Amino acid sequence: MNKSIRDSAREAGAVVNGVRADDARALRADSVTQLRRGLILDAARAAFFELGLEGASMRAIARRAGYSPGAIYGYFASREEIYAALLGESLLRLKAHVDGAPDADHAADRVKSKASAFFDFYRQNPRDLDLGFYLFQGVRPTGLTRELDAQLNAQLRATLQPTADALSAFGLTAAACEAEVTSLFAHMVGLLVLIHTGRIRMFGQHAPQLLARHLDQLTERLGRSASSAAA
Amino acid sequence: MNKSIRDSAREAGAVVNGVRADDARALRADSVTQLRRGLILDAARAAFFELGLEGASMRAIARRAGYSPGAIYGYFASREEIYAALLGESLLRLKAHVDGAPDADHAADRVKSKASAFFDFYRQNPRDLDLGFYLFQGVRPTGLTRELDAQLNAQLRATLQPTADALSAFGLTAAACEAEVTSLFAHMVGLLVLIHTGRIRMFGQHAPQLLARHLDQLTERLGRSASSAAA
Amino acid sequence: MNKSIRDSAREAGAVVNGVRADDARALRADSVTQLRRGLILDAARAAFFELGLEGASMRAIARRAGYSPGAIYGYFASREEIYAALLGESLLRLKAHVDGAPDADHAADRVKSKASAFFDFYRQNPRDLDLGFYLFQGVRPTGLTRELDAQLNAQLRATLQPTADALSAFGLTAAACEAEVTSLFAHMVGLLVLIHTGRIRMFGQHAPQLLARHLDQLTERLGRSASSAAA
Amino acid sequence: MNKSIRDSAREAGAVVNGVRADDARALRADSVTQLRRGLILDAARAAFFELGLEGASMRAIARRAGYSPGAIYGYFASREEIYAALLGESLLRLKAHVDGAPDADHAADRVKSKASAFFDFYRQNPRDLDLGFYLFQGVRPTGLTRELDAQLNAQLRATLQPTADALSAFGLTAAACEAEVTSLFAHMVGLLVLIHTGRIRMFGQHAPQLLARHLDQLTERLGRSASSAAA
DNA sequence: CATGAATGAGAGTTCATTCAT
DNA sequence: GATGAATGAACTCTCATTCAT
Repeated sequence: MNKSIRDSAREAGAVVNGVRADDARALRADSVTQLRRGLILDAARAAFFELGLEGASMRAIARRAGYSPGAIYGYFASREEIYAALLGESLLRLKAHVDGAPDADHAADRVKSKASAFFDFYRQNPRDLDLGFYLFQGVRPTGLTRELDAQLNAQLRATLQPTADALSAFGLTAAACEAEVTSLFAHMVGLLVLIHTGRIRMFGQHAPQLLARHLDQLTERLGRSASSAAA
Repeated sequence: MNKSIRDSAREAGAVVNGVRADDARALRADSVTQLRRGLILDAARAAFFELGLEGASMRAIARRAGYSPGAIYGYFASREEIYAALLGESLLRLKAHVDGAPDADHAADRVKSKASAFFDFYRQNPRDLDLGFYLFQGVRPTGLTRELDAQLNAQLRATLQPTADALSAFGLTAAACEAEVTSLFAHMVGLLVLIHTGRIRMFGQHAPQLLARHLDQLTERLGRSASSAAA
Repeated sequence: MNKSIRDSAREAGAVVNGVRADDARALRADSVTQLRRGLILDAARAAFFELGLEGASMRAIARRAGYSPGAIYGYFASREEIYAALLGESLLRLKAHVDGAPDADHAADRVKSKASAFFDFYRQNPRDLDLGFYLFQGVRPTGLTRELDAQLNAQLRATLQPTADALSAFGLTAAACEAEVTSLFAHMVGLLVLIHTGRIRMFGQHAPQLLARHLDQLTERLGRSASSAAA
Repeated sequence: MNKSIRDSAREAGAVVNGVRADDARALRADSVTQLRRGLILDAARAAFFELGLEGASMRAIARRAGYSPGAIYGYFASREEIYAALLGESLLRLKAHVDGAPDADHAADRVKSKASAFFDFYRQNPRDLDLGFYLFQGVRPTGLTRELDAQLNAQLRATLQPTADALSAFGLTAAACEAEVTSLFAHMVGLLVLIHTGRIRMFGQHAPQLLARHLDQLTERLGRSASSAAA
């Protein structure tokens, strides 16, 4: 995949023989390209963190990456594509974080573990939250391509799956489970927004505590429902 | 039409009548200025509703106000300041909307009434939500003055007071009450974000239903706590 | 018409009284604006003559006009619009030139007079020919708006009307007359292209002489047809 | 596919057989280079047909040729030079087309046959017309070298020779013949411009018909002159 | 007070051409 | 010879803000 974005329609080179020097070179070039894409993404992240989404222009990104503005287009077709890549990668890290949260035996503990992991990721990485909001920000008519949007949505949904699975252990129907996970997701998003905007201070509250309380109440309620259903 | 509005505004300042000529002039000048600020804000709101936050340029606002671009700066120091004023006015309308919600007898109904009013205002006026997010959005290099920020915060808090009052009727301590209102506020914000960004569709859920459910659970829980405390 | 291109939606100022200072100011401002438009067009023409159509960038035009690039957009909405204005004005001069050609008594002389006037205008003003070709150059998908194109077409056609009128004096049907004027137009265009590109030298010919010969043959033929039709 | 073409082209140079090794190598290198130039020209023509003159970037040409952008510069010094080569080749095809037109017995028919062949080539291959105009177009800052220009002129003139020969059969002097062929050439160029730019529609005329009429009149007139000269 | 022309910086993007590998 | 990453200048166009009038 060392093909530049612009010249990607080229055919693969002819196979020669033996250890295939061509392949080796292609692989090396490939990895170099990937490395540079990574460096540009790092620069983009840095620019975005320093300057905000609006301020992080292609020029700013290029400068930070040590490139001329035009050079970036060899790696990413547009500014949007850079942000999509950044977000995709962010969601990957989020997923890893959630997957890494302990898989407690009891359903209640598992819900708390997984939901808190989701929450904590964004609480501890506020820039990733910015990134996550990028796609949402305002009414965005000219956004990403439809497929890319769908893919990012799917990635986001996947990070909530462990929580959904834990919830379903309470014996919920699929529909009820979806309602609960949506509601919980909304709750966490709201808390994150309050943290992010500093508005939580306005209430003199501590967000993690509020989430913990919310999760307690949620699991308690579900526990009650489950036992009454069993009766 | 715009011109005639401006002209009649000017006429309004023509009435002369008072104790000290200086004060009268100052007052008159003040009120005329306030009136014109108001007209500009109307224009800004219209522009912003039509064109969105990015699209509502100073030119667009000035055109709608019947002013030249430069004239605006006699009333507002910057684009940012206009938006802050708009937000203040938006919060005023929000407050009116919440205050207008029926004051049910039962605490549970009152919580539902007031909280739903808050929620519905933003659900039905997504542009006001945009406005609300605008100043909080991400990393803001050039923000508002500290006082302005505090004032807007206070206004926001005031719109939640009726809900807080209703909650306190369940016999909560002040601290518990604050925690509940914060939690509820976060929940609503989260749902609004999901609506606003279209992400709620991703879960196939209906936001008002989710809120109703949340309010049911909340009031039920508080009711349970209240009766057990009474016992 | 002192309204800038961008803010042209403004209403007219309120009428006051007497000689109407507002109107006077508006008129003066108007004429200043027209003057500046003219200066920009001059600069555009100069840029275009020096650098060719591709090379005459907005920057180049602005520099020559003594403006910053952005300032031009207060007078013309786009690069295309500048060229359209340039072409429109060129066609106006062409029309004046053709209309000013003597109105000979005999049809043959009138054809020669009017057609030669058309031809000579472009022969002596090769830059105007460039301009005329601008709209035609290559396959231009993104060109002028449809209305503008139609208007310029009409202007062009109007410059050929005197020739068409003279031709019709030979007793031609409307259809025959249109065929003759088209054919003659094509002939002149062809000769102009040969002059313009220097290709006429390749044949060692003198274009005005060739046109004169062509007109002689044309009028002679039409004269023969007319007399044989009369017999 | 492009690759394999290139590879087989390389193989073609593998045959070694000759008197002096140096010469053989030089010749071989030469022919291989010519072959590759041809392949690049094919790609350039394809790009240009698909994308137009503006759209056919070096990247697009290189991609179609199976080369990297930089490699092209080993065969052509600039984009301009590619287009010059393309034009030369286009003129070759034009010549073949004209030469292939039937050699009628009567002079009048031969004129019509050869002239129509010229005209039809460009009518049916509008991109070749674009190419033809490209180098002549307006004020050209960076033009061709003098020799190249002369060579292309000669090629163009050669395509008109059959028509000139047919005209001379009417008993014209060399000078008269040259005047007639120039005039006819101009006429056809004019018609082609009108077709090409869609301006012919403005007159509601059909170009081939106009040309046929023009040729009828031309040959009739020459026939008349010839017979009167014979008398 | 109001005008509106003008600035100046900046946006995203394209591309012929170069040159180290 | 060929690569293709990179340059650097260019493109059109937008906009908040300033300032002479």
